[in-house]
Amino acid sequence: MNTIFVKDIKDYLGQEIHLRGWVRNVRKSGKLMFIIFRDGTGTIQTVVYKPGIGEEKFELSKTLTIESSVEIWGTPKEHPNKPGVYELDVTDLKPVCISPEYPISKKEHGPDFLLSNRHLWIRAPKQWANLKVRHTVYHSISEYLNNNSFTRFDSPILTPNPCEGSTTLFEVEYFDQGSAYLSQSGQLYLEPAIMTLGRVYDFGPVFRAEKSKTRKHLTEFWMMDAEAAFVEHQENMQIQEGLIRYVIRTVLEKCSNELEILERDVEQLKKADAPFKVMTHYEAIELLRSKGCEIEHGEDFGANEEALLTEGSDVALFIEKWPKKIKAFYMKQDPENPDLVLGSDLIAPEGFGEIIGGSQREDDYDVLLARMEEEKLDIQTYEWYLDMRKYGSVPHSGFGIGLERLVQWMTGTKHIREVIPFPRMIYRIYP
RNA sequence: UCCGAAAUAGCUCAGCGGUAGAGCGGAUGGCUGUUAACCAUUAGGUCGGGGGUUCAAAUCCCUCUUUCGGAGCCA
Repeated sequence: MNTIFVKDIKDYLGQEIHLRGWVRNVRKSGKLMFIIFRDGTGTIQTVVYKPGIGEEKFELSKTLTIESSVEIWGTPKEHPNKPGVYELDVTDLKPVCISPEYPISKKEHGPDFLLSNRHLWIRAPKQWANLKVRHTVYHSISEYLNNNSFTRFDSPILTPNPCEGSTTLFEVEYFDQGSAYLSQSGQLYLEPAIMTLGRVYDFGPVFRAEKSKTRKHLTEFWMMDAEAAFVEHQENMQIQEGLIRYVIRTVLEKCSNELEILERDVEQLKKADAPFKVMTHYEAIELLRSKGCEIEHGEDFGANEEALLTEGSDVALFIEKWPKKIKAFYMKQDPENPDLVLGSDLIAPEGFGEIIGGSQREDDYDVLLARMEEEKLDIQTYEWYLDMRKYGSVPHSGFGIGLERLVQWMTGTKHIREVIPFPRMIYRIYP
């Protein structure tokens, strides 16, 4: 007798097998009963027939409730009316734990209730699919970078100083050394790393204490930062495009079932695997003004404007060469225009917004120091960072991907809280 | 932090001055092919907290709390 997973069921047609998992739903019809069974790898309809299984076992099967755990023995076969769909004729079953009334019913629920029951909600089909796609995105990013000579290098989460002066940080007591901060980006720590490993990336949780209340923000989210020595602005964008298109292809290839459950428009995703568009910040403002936006040169984009920029486009769009004033201090000055920096944001199509921020980094000691003084940063705490411009400085670039934003795009999920296992938001830390 | 909306059964909601309702979920019964199965019966409520107006408040007013949607900031 083989104990198998639902995903492998088609290899065992006509043989008796053993499954372990949970009851998604039960439908009773006199001497016949249908148990919708799932085990983490997939879902299958199982059929319990009273004359076949006997009075005693049939009564036992009637004790099963929604989300009870159970072991099932039976023979897989094709669905009588649906070619290509499989079901299981049950020969025996053993309840593991009978659930009392399950809080999440088959009808609709509100977001507050679902989030309070996130520990149970993750069993729902769409949530299951989101988590599977998340895993695939995570894995394919690592795979692409590993195949392109990047080495994983883990940045610290507790940091003595903010990475970027702008955002609000979570502060924690650090023994008798005053305050430490939860990292909002591992990027600055990757710059020393490239001087030993050449090309590196980190992947981990980052924290923003901003009181953001939108469907694109979490206070704790996962970010992948990559950094590469001797890579300049243009090549930086090429790496990003190669990476994102690899992720799209991998998700399409490995998650077709999940995308179907999510009702994702797969054709739209297929079209996104084509050369990305590039536009300077100046050109983007011109475009927005031509579309009727009241926006001035030198300004940053709002959520509406981001969506307008990719309106009608199937592929993602790089906005490059940003005004120095609205970007971080470490970005390299454009040699052709000292008011601009060689930074790029990647904006996903279909209104999913910014998913990558990247730039060539300033590698000249004096220029960087002047820029930091201009921003009134505490030079002492950044001394180690400035050292990188003293000891064998090289041109280098990097970028950071918000994992959840990318998963949101791949899955077509409206709200970011559904693509992370336990979302942390301004008004929610439970469960 | 700002603007807007909401809070009624376990869940989703209706009721908007005059005896608290439906669907789903639960319980019980029926049905051999169901696919948020269906049919019948049934249990289940200090109408978010506090205060006020009124003969009478879930309903009108004030206040507090909580949540949702959006903005800003960003990934």
